[in-house]
Amino acid sequence: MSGKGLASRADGKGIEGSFDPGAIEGELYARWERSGCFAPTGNGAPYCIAIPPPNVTDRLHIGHAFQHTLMDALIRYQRMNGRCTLWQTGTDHAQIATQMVVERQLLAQGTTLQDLGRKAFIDKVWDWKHGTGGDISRQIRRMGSSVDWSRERFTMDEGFSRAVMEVFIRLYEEGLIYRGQRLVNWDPKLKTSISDLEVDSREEAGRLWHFRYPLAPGLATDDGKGYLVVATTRPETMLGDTAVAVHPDDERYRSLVGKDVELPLAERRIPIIADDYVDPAFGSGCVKITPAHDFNDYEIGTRHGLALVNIFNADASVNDNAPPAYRHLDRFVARERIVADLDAAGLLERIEEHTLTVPRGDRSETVIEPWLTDQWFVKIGPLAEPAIRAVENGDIEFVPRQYENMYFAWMRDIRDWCISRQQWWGHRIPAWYDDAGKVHVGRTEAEARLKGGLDDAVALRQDDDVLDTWFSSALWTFATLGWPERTPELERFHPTDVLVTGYDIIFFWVARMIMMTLKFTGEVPFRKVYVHGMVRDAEGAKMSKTRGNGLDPLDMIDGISTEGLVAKRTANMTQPQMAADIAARTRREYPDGIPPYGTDALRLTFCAMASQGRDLAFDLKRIEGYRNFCNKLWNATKFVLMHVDGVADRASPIEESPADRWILSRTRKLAATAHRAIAAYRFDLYANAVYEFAWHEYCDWYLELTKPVLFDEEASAAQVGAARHTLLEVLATLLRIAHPMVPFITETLWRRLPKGNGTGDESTLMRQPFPTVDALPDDPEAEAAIDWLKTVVTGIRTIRGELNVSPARTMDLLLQGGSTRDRELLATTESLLRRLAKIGNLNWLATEDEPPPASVQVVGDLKIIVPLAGLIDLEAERRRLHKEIDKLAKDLRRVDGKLANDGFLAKAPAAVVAKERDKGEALHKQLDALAGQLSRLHAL
RNA sequence: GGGUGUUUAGCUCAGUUGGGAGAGCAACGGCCUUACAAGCCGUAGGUCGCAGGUUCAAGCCCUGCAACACCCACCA
Repeated sequence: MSGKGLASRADGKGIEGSFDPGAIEGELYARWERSGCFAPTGNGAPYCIAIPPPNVTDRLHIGHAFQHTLMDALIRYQRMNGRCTLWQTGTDHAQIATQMVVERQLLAQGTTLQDLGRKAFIDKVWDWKHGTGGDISRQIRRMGSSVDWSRERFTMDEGFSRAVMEVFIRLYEEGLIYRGQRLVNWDPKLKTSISDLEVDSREEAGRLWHFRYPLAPGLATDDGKGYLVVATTRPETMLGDTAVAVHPDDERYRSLVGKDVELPLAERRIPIIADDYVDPAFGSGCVKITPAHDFNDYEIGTRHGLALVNIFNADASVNDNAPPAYRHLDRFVARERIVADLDAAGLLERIEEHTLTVPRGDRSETVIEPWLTDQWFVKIGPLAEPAIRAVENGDIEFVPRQYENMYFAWMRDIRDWCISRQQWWGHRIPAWYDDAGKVHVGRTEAEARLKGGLDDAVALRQDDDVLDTWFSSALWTFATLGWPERTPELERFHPTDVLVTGYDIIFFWVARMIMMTLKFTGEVPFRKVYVHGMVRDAEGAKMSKTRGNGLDPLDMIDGISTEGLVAKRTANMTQPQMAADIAARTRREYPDGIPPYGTDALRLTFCAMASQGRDLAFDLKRIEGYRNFCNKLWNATKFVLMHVDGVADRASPIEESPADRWILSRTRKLAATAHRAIAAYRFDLYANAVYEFAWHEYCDWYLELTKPVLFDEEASAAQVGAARHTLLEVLATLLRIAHPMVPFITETLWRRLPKGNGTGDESTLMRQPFPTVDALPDDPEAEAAIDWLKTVVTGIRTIRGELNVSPARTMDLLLQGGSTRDRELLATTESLLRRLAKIGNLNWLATEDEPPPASVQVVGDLKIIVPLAGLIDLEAERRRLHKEIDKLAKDLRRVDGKLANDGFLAKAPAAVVAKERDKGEALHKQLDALAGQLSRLHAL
């Protein structure tokens, strides 16, 4: 190393105490934000990530914290690499979720949506949004996320709304948005349609009711019965039945096809039809058909021209199409009544327990009703095709790859997207109706009139519906950058580089972004999709309010008392009966609450756990280890600053030791690993490499290796200077490499270091260059020397450990055998060896000399001999040797087995064979040495 | 019913093109050694889910099976 890395300005302030995250984080973030260093700067190649916009209703949860850590690591890394970096942030208006939140608040205040009226309600929502609704943005700051706050967007801000309207109009004009009457998923609680994706199918225990439907007079089945048996899980829908279906090949019923049954209770006559859909083996082989309330039956109804009888109101109470006895009853009340009435009429054959999949709304959790309504749809086929191609041809890559299969499977079987919602909060559909019910679409009412040739005298009424929230989120990457305007930002940062997201919204969001972005910009929205797993609790269970197993990232950062945690977990429970259990478990699991670990420790934990493509079980125990790591960095820096004071003189000559050269070469390997890991989105490997290097190479070995020099009064100024320079240079390099994961502590420590060793903006580590591999020396010779030293020192320590010799006690050391190379290596490392292993006298024994009673370790050809006199317990040493010999003998048997195998010799590559031979020889030598030693001990 | 993933030390997970099974935490033993007890030194622990196959050689490739997890799907 030359002296060039280090500077003349050493502030030499030093640091005290230990790592205290609370004392550094808040102030530091504020300083970063004020200084504007989150905004894109410079002429580097652009690098852009669009944040998955959290809902305005969200509070920062562990999933956000995880995701934001990964994004921030990527952003900070690329910023340090000199890229012109934009992390585009913002929030989503979260149509249904937000309306529910504000509606609940109104209810608590004793008023309702209807009382307020549409306009006043929307004003209320905006008020809420400007108040507590934006908390999530403030919380994101606590994670250290370096987003560009000056460009924060909202999916209902003015510009974004313009983009949404523009997209709607253009799709409508192309015929890709249409309005029509269809059977849709209807949420009777929210009284709105929802898309297929918003329906969760869950297995639930239910029943299968078998009813008798009497045949029309004069008819009978083959076996003489006057009725057909139909089975249903939903008795109430029978009021809307318009047929009974059998399989066309079913001999039992062939003669009845085309005839009628009497629909009980409704007192209607409905036909018996034949359709392939029916499975003759299931139940009686007869199926009741309710086209207005079942998706399959709707299809069958269409095929057979059946009437649709809608029997439900919007809240799923029975309507006036049903017999008077059932009108206005809730669907589940009606069910009971109908079963009872059929039973009374002798038409209930039997009831079976039955597990069925029940469709529930993902927001309301209520049972979804297929219901016939007028809705707006996106004709999705033409949009899906190019989106499939973009992934097929590699324009977009998923990491890990397997998620592409999931994407393809869904996209190739995609169905039209119902985008209208019967709600108030959201983007209102830009369509107007005249008195005749004719629809006029335009960006504004005026445009709609103009296009429809309507003058002001014609009354128009705007469509009441709003758009699915995902319709606007689909435009996120380009609308946030200014589309439909061709802004410089759009030119520069689109397509974005990578989308970091969970697999749970691949269909909701990722797929739709790809479709919409290709359609409107002709570009992909992002080149890569990094799909991360979901954060679960330590046992692998989903974190949920109901389970009371959630962990708030802010509580891990700031700490929380046991009772604070209990209060949090049991507040506002939907199932209050769980509260006692949750409180008890929380007190058991967190008897001392959660200590404040700080943001860096949390971030490092997330990085280390970000394995590919699977969920992660978040165990709080992990974070403690990474907090300790931060403290380790703190203390290492404290040590360095104690010694670099006055290093500043660049002109002084320095003389690097093998240890100095070794750690620099190892630093080069670290940089290489970091670059490679980040490029592959292997945050776990990146975190592990930094941890391993900092703790086990830099601290455990290098710092210790500098002490013999720093504390040696006879060491030359050049030697001491080299150690100081290297300590500092490697620390500065390490801080830069670690910074994207642990920004707060690295920045804090870096500020204390003497400056002048970077090429970036000296005021912040954020703008220092990320170390390049080429700037660091590759020094295999030094690595070999220190590896040798480590092996010898470890051998001696093992002897100490096994024989319980105090580390404080100085021991003598004899060496025997060994190659010329061993003698060279000893010569270069002897002073280090003496110090690290606490060696007194050190002598070579001639090969033929008989060693004294001793404990022996063998390294290659070299015997490390620690004379036993007065040190040990012979029996313990014999046991140790036996164990060692057994282990080596086992290895040797395997090697010999290979070498005795002709197939191996003939077919394995020469290098592999040679390696085995060398291994065998080494094992033989070691075994001989240990066996000799053992026999000598027995002779004592 | 179709599909994907997982199965490696007590726990959480690495293991790159097939070539001597690894880390962290937990456990055990010893240390307040001049940055750090949130620390230091050392030790122990695994028939790599099961059964076959390919290969000189399998944690890794192929086939089958099992368990678990998730995604999709119209069995009343």
